[in-house]
Amino acid sequence: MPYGDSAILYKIKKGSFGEMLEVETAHEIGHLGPLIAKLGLHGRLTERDETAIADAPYTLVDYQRNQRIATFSKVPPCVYVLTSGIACLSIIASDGRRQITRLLLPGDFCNAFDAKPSASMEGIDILAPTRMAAIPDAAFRHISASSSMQNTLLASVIDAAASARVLIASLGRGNARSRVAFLLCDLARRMTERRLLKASGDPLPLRQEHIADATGLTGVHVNRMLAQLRRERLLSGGGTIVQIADMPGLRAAAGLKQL
Amino acid sequence: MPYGDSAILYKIKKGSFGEMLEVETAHEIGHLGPLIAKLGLHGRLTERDETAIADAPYTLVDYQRNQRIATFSKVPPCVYVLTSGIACLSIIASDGRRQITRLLLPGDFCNAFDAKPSASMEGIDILAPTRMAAIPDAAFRHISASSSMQNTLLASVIDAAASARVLIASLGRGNARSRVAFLLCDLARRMTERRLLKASGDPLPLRQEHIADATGLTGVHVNRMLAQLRRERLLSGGGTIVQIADMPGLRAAAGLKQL
DNA sequence: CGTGTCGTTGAGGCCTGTCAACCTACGTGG
DNA sequence: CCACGTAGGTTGACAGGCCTCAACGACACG
Repeated sequence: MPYGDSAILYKIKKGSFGEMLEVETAHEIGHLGPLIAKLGLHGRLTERDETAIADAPYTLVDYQRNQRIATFSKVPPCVYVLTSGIACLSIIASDGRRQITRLLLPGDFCNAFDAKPSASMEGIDILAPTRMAAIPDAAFRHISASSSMQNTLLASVIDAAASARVLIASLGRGNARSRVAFLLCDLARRMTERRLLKASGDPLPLRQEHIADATGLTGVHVNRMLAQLRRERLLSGGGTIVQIADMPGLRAAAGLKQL
Repeated sequence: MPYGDSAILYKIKKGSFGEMLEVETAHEIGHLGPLIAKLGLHGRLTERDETAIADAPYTLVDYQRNQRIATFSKVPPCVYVLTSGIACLSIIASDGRRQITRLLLPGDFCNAFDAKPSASMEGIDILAPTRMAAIPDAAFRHISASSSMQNTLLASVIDAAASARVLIASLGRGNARSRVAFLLCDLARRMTERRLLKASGDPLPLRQEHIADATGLTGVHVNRMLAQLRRERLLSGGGTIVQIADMPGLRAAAGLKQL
């Protein structure tokens, strides 16, 4: 391992502790495409910016499902960017239940900008096998020095804050059906923007328990809401598979005028 | 009026339309202190930064209670900073009910960084008589050019996003009592940080209806929760007055481990 | 004194949580 | 091949928290 010790992490729920669940692989090429795709949504990157990202040094780190990451402690310090899989920021309430506050997709930062697990009470949960690129801080400072990158990063954080506030409205004013509909719409939109879904009907990478933790509902009730949305032909698929069958209808079910 | 037309706005709820509810006054000195206080929470401003803010040109605009502002259209374009009073960002759900997504306090931006009413489905509601300083964009660019200001502004937006996610956890996992407790704790903390409350027991500038719209509850149920929290000696005051009597107890009632 | 705003209280119903049981799919080991 | 365990999903019965509707009180203001 090129860089000191690895991330501090522990499995949530019952499961085998002790074994280190992250796997670090050698540097490879071409894993920062999702980051470029994401930043391109929030600002116009120059040719120089894109090549700087593409040429950045990084180390790949793999995480397994159900890990919870409290802090990243790689030496030298690194900026972690999710490159494949799916994770989330979550907060554990005093009754022990988890609230997912944001889904982290390929291209999202895991310990800067989008997320700062050590600074807040949030942790990062891995929802499916996930890979991150760890870019040394010094290299990242070089990437982000240009004014176009500065503006783009600021815009992406402003957008994240605005998205969080729309989610606040969904949780505060929506019933169970509209909360589930909103979550699925929002996830599909974000994944489509980044070319992570080929067609809008592709299955979404979420278990019912994840939907429950993101909407503030219970798994049992999420199951009933999914069954209802399937009866209404807004969703398709069965069992573990959640597919959007009628996006306009689902947006209407989400209950917020726009999105 | 020195600058073209005024803000596009309309009153929410039944009320007298037609009359222009904003009042513009001449430039005065010393109204940007709250902005310096807020930014100082997120980064270390240089002497130059602070004097640049203090010397910035601006026009004061007053707003009355219950106005809803959709867009700011002053010419030339301006950055609006709240200097006194209280406002909020809100989203109107499809059933017509309002969800307050963020309270705007003196020092907060109203059409940049903290809020971008024209870009999202959010609007700004004035909760109490409020005054804003409108700084011409060109002057603001001059203020925010330094790297210390850039870093501070970025940090303040990252903090706003993190705060929004904690609120998501409160709405998603909390019951009515803990949601109300969280809102009051959070508001008191923000106001205390900016020296807007002298003592922690000072009355908070919120009506029960505002608390209801911010917590996603109904006014009737907020009333019952406030009565309960008063019986528990966590709050004091009666009628319109909401005062925190036991901050540690209220934090515990909020139900999130930290904050 | 009329009007409007805001707060307070009571009765009843619905939505969602809780508990429990069962099912399917899948992998493992004998 | 089957027995077994686990994870995830499905369904039913019941309870409780919050909403809804309604009426009333307190207070400010013209």
